[in-house]
Amino acid sequence: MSQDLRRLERTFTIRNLCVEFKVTPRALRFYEDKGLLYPAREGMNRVYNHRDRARLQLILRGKRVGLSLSEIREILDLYDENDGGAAQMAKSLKKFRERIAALEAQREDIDGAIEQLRGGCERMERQLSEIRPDLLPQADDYDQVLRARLDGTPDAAHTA
Amino acid sequence: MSQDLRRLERTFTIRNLCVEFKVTPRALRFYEDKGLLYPAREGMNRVYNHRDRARLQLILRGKRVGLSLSEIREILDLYDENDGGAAQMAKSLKKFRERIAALEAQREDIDGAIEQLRGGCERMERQLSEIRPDLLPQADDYDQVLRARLDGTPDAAHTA
DNA sequence: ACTGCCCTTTACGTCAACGTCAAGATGCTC
DNA sequence: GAGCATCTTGACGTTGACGTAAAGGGCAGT
Repeated sequence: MSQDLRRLERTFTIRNLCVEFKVTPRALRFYEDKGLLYPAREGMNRVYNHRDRARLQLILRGKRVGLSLSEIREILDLYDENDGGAAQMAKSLKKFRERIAALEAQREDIDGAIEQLRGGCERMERQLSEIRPDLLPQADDYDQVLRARLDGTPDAAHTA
Repeated sequence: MSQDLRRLERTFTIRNLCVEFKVTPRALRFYEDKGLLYPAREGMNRVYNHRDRARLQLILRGKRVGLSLSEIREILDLYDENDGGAAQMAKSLKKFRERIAALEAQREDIDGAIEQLRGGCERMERQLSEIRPDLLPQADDYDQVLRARLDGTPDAAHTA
């Protein structure tokens, strides 16, 4: 048996995935309730395989880009159903394209927001460099931001 | 009196803004309740000026990129407070930069999601072109999407 | 003066996405 | 076999962002 097959056959407990993706068990069960996941059972306990893990990744990515769980479910379902005939697939294709258009619009929004914030930053930097240059954050602070983004903070958008 | 000044002095009723930005009066009052807007009054009625309108634009953009109202309020407050001393401004600057970093991360997520969807699209297109080329959407459909995006559907992300 | 229409405030309802117990099953280990 | 950890299924609570209904003020037209 090849390594690849063994990797594909590897399974995960609910805790495994919770730790890996930093979500609570409650969240995973909730996603299952809503039909976004359907792990196997071993006795009472849930057993997640690679496919389940991949779906979870898609769920979390979808959330980060602002999709609701029902929207995410739609998309996941489309991925699944695509063996069920050509008409179904054509429908999926259309939905995919709509999603792409929506995401591209959202990207533009983000770019706009970034630009706006950058403008504010520049104004403040100019002001500060005139009146209190000592308060201007130096390279240190940038490093800190970079470090935060690189290790352990994949989802900095939710300060809640 | 110049045209510019007159434009700046122009005011808006609640309905004006609701129609223009496709939100409900309830939403505007809610934002006011939460301290994101504070329009003038004329008798009982709210009167919005250009500054209020600009703030509303920022609010809606913030929402589209996934910020909560309280986060948006923080940012708006920072824009306002920046006369209150250099220390305050340095703090704002830091927050702005954090926001920018978060938005850039989100942008990467979106790019990833778009790529993923594009991949799915291509697979489906290949499949369809083999088995049912007649079902492949043509230029027509693209036009429809474009039209939808151009007039009257600035916010296609919220199918809710 | 009466009818509409739009404005106002107050207050309760709702929906999504979980959090938070509660109560019980299963399995390890000392 | 008693304790402990971890799993399970309910079921109710919570937060954010409004929706919606109730009760009334103000003004235009007839």
